[in-house]
Amino acid sequence: MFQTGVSVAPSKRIRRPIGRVSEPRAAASTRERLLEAAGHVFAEHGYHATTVREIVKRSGANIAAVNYHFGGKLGLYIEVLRQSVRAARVNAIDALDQNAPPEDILRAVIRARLQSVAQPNLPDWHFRIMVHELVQPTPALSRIVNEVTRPIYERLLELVGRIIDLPPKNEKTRLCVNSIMGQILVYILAGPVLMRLWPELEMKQEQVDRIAKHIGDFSLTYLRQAAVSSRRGEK
Amino acid sequence: MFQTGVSVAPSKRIRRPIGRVSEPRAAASTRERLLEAAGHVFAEHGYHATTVREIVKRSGANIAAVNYHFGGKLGLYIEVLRQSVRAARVNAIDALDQNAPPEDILRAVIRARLQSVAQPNLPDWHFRIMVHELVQPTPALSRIVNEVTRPIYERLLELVGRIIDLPPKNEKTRLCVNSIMGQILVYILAGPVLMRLWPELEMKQEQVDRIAKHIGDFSLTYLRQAAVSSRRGEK
DNA sequence: ACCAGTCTGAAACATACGTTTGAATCTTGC
DNA sequence: GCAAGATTCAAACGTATGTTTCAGACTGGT
Repeated sequence: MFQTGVSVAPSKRIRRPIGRVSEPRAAASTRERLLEAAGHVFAEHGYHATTVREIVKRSGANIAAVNYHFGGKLGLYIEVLRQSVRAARVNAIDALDQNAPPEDILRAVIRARLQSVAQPNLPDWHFRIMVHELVQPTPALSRIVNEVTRPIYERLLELVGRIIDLPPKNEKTRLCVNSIMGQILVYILAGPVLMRLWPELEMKQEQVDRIAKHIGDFSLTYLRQAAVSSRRGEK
Repeated sequence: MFQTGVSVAPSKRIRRPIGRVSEPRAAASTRERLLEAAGHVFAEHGYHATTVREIVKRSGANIAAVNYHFGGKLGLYIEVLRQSVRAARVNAIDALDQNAPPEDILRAVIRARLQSVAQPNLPDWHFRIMVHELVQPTPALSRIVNEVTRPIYERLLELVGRIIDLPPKNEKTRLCVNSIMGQILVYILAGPVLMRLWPELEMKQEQVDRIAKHIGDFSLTYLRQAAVSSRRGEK
């Protein structure tokens, strides 16, 4: 019997099963290898620049496998997202100590995001993918924004709002969050160019830590001053 | 007689003329319309996502014209770059008052870059194109980095170095420049996503000015403090 | 008026991509 | 052990893209 997977491309009739609610037995080897390879490639090149042939070559699977297991390139992409979002959510919850000072949390968030540049771990794929989505949106944009970007963004809004003593949706709060995110994004996006402009830059652990510290210092200098201003009742 | 244009793809034999040193007569209409249309499309979608059919449709030219005049898509791309770089250089030189206080110059640079988001003028194409190049490098990457990115980057290094009283190539100076550029890039790159996260955001002139002011404030708050530190002889 | 040389046009070409096909192979329950 | 279903495989398909072709239109000099 065919698996009753979650439909990914409802408008298109698909003869074969797609998606899988839970592994029925032990044999999910090809499927998992595809997800693993696809995560790497999608995170590195983005959706459009990635070819399914590259993914199947990397995973050692046959090219028809992606269609069989996921209904197509887009289905595989969405499944990669789903999985990495889930993985990221679990260790985002217990990693951040909500009782820590807001400034420490912010520094931790910055460092965590930068980490995903140096060592692209599985749970960090979704962030790199989201960043690619910024530049070239895919049909999955709405899903990604709502499931990946928005939670991060609103957590940052709330966090920064707490630091500068303003509501999360205040324009100044938003501008500050954009400034912080921008500083991180440039390292994730601008790899090839930044290397040429700054040849000594190597994303070793030690340097990543220095960059994270800089972004924290750079941002908090303004945020602290903004906190003083808004507590004085200005603007 | 065929024009003796600058060779763009030396490895490939091209039967027809490419490039053009100077317009021989008045009739450069198709060529110029192609450049105009290509500039818009490349700046908006980047090199890879742009199709030559979209360019020729927009310019009203025939699809063979791009190959005839520029030797191919890549040749057209490079020519767009050359032209916009030249245009940008002339009005960058006389626009910036070198005797103004460094802080004012920095604010002017930030505003100028942000402007190119709201109203993509011809001389600003190269900046948007460079930004796309960050994410998905093309064969023209080296040329672009050297001719477009590096001048901007090193001007910023020198400028920021002057503000914080450190050498341009100091690591701290570079980190600050990256922070400033990142804050700008996020608005240029993240259009579709940012709109969803912040629906009220509309890149009207007035809002662009507010954003530019924010980035200036945000950055200068740190830079001023860093200036004090380094004049004290710290790190 | 002619003609070499320049430019334009519609159509075809070659390639790379995502996708589909149908047979072959492997797994599993009985 | 076997049959039915699940999975894999090589090959082909349809489409979109950049490129090329070549015939024709245009242009300026004589």
